[in-house]
Amino acid sequence: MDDIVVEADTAALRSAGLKVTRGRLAALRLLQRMPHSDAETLHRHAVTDEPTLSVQSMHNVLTDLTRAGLLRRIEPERSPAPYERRVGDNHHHVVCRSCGAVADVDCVVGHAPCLTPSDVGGFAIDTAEVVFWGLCANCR
Amino acid sequence: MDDIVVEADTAALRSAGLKVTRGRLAALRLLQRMPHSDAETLHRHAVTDEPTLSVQSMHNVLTDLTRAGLLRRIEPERSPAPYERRVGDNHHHVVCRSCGAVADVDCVVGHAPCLTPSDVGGFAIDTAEVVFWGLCANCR
DNA sequence: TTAGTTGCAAAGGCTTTGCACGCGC
DNA sequence: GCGCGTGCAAAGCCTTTGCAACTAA
Repeated sequence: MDDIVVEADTAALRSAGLKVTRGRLAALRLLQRMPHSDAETLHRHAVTDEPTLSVQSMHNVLTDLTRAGLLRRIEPERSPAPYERRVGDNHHHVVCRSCGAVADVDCVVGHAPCLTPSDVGGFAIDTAEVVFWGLCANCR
Repeated sequence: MDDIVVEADTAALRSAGLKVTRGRLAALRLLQRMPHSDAETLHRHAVTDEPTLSVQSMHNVLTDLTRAGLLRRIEPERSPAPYERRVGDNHHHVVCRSCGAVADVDCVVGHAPCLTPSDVGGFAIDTAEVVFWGLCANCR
């Protein structure tokens, strides 16, 4: 039963052109049970089965799997946080993947058609934030 | 003319219950000209007028002004980045401001009515990411 | 064999913290 | 004068980098 999962993960790694290693299987397996986990948490749980796996290797594994499209990193990559003066209006942002440039997007959520759920899964939502990712004019 | 701006910034600080200091005025003034700047950039420009201002103080200033609602921090606050296995479907996330818990939001952007602009301000957009902020059931 | 991964150690980059001094009010 | 802000130094935290040893194919 677990074997089936391992098989599937193995196949996924293979078809992504990645070698099948214990660390990668561990990461995939753990993210099955704990769907929103960070590198350190995953490492902490992984060492039970893979005592030699280091935190840095876990970062490595996660970066590789993300690059291969098997995982998704929820928060944007680490970089200095920009600040702005425009507050109070719900405009949003488009960020360049290549150079990090930020621009405002006004039009998108004037009336927020799909961004108004006030209660989802027990959460009391107060704000919705939209970030568009792409390439700026210079980097295209 | 510049005096008018300074007056307005002064008033804004006062009405937020914050003391009016040179560092805070500098941050507000610079963000007028450079609307999406990070702490280090702002500091680099600020030292021209305020040679004694340190990077750490600039962080301090920005944190205070953000907490007071005078500024907005565009990227989420520094914390370990969670990973997940769900890729390929455009679901989104709701994050608890208090404990950092993350949950999936499926329904929101099935057809992505407002999230489809493919060209905004010269950017070639490939993905749109929605993050809802609020309080989870436990933290309410 | 050999190209791709891991382990380990160290550094990097942005941000926060602690505490004494100084300035706004 | 009182209390909030600042300056400075240091640490914190997550992540990346470099290189030798290893292992999947």
